[in-house]
Amino acid sequence: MSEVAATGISVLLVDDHPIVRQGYRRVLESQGDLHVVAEADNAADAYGAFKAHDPDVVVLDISMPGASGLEAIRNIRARSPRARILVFTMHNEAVLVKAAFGAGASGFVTKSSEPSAVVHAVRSVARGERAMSDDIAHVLAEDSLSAGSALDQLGEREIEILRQFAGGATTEQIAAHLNLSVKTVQNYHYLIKSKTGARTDAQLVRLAATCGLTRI
Amino acid sequence: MSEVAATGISVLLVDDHPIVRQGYRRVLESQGDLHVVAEADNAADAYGAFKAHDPDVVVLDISMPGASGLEAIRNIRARSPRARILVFTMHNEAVLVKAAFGAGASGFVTKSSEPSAVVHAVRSVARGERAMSDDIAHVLAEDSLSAGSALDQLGEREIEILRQFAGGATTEQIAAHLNLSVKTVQNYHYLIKSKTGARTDAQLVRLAATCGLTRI
DNA sequence: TGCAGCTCGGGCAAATTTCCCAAGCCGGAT
DNA sequence: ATCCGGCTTGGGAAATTTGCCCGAGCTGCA
Repeated sequence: MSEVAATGISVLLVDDHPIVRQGYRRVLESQGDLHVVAEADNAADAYGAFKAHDPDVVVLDISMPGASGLEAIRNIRARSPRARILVFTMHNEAVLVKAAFGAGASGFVTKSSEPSAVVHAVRSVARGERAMSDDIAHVLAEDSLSAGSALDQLGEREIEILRQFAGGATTEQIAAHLNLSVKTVQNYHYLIKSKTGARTDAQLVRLAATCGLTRI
Repeated sequence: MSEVAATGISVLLVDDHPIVRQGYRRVLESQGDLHVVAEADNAADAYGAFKAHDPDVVVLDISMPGASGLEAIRNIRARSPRARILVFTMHNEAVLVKAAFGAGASGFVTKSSEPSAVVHAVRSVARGERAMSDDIAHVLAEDSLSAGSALDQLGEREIEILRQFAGGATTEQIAAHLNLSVKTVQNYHYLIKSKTGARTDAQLVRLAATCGLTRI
């Protein structure tokens, strides 16, 4: 375990964008005590890389193609409950944050955070503490006071499908990405509209956008 | 006026995520000949930074809060037609690519690209060439086979229908509001998708939003 | 005069949406 | 242990929409 513990913190980077990984790596390694020991570009590879390198901290983006990042979190935590996972994504929707912590994440930092905040979060998580960026704390605080957004009624699969749909993906693409039948995706599509009260696809996209699920 | 032209290429980074900017900066500067002379985290600041530093290349993400990145492109190009702008985003929809080039971008690279491809694109754009990543070339090629253009090729009626549709109106509501048959509205709907190249209603909404036709 | 493009809608096969239903799974309550 | 409820996954079938064909009336313009 953590063979570099005496000299620093080992990190596994999981993000589907190569240049983004490259950037994180450079930012983290410039700190001196943080070492990126492995990278993965999808949820499926994440656990293999985790097992092979046993990093102190996993830094991962939950918006990836294929199995959702939430699944990757559960996957890793189920087999290695000691794993420390720091979610690092552009999304700041309360439902996603709660889902991530519920899945076993130790921290949640948005890409809007200052690099120093991210580095700080990595160290906090490595120490076994819970960490989140200021904007996430704010979102969670707001959320706990409010009656809840329309997206709160959605399960995580529904959230994932809505995200991809609002991002412009076709039903077939979503089905292929998530390994579901087209029929299932269609049913989710209908279910999401029912739950949120959206009458048209356009309203669904607007809802997803206003809730921060997707950016336009 | 590119005062560093003899020694390298000056770059202005525009992205709303600080750590992502930090990462890009490090990746680009590790090349030796690329120098990030300024950063901006929103479209509004982008032109100010451009004017102040007159970079050889602007690398910007078009998915930002507030004014759209497309607006920033038009803004910069309108006042400095010599500007070279490389769009760097996670989106790979043909409509967005065409809108970006239509707005005056010189290049379009997705975040799925290898870092080397991004660096190469920056150099190409600096030389005044057009650049795009392989996946973008692919979606454009696909798109050109099925015809399709940008938003400004739409007629007045089509624009009006698109606006109402993207605003969340149902087909019946649009028909009633414009005193048209449902069938006619459906035909316009199809026609708009054909002309813009949008494959999905969601893509249509995104297009309308990025072009300022509707606000979300 | 003629062509081109917008506007408006019909037609019809193919696809999707809209619901309803069921089965497996899991967590929590009894 | 058992039941209940919710999530996930899909089948089925009717209703609706889509995709793409078409024609007709209108304009502007060359």
